[in-house]
Amino acid sequence: MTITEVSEKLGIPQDTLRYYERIGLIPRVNRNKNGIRDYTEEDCKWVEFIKCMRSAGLPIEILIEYVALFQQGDETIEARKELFIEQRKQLITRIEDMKKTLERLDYKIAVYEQAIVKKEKELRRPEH
Amino acid sequence: MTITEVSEKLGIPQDTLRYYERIGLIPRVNRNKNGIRDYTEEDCKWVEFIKCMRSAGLPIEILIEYVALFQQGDETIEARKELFIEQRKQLITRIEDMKKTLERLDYKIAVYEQAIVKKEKELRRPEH
DNA sequence: ACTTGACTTGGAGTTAACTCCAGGCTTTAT
DNA sequence: ATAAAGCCTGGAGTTAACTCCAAGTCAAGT
Repeated sequence: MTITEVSEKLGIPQDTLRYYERIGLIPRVNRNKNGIRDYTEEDCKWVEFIKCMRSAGLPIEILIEYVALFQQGDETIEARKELFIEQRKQLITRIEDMKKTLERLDYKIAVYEQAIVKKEKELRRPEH
Repeated sequence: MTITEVSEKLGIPQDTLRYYERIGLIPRVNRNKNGIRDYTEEDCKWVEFIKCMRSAGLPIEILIEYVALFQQGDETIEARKELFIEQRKQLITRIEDMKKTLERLDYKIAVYEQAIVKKEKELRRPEH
């Protein structure tokens, strides 16, 4: 697969794909004889995985660390597990925070709704 | 309340409090005769509200817009409600994304756990 | 042979959201 | 009266995460 195809398939700009590879956020992609990237299915899965993790706010720094550990082989399985456990913990906290904010937004919206309804009632009874 | 007290109470740096005020993310705080900020209970509530919204990822730009609408009075109630509805929508999407990522992390952790258990078993039966 | 278009690299520029700092003004303690 | 502490302002600096760009290569079409 060419970079254009991967970019379109996953909705990630080409510059971002190159950037991710450059900083080690995904393993190095093979080039053809002309030095042009040729993404394997495996490469695509990496990109998609990183996209998912990034969308949930996992920092690039941590993900780079994960990729580095992965590339060191089986010796680092324990370390990778620990890394994910820590990130899961933080993710749960963030989700909880966001749920609280969501409730607060819901409440605000309800209050404004009330205010609007009240205003309309007053308009419909202009004698008071 | 002094800025130091608010900063400590809400765990927000003084520079950030001043920055928020400067850019209109919270309404202007009154000063005493020497030009020193004197936060009311109301001011604190604003700061705390903004802190909550920011922690859920609502962009500063949007929140500035909200504060501006708020300061224009009752005419903007409808607009403020719409603003919140839009932000709620986006927040729900983000939470859903994060939940998916969480599941994926859980799965990865489980897989690594399996791998570790398997490795340990092999160690305990070195004859095979 | 020449142009076009997709791709390459290394490096500079951008954006959001802070964070830090210099220079200056009061009040309070010594 | 002098030093220290706390606050002020405007503006510069920082960080994360891209995003853009210039200059160059190569293959395919005219």
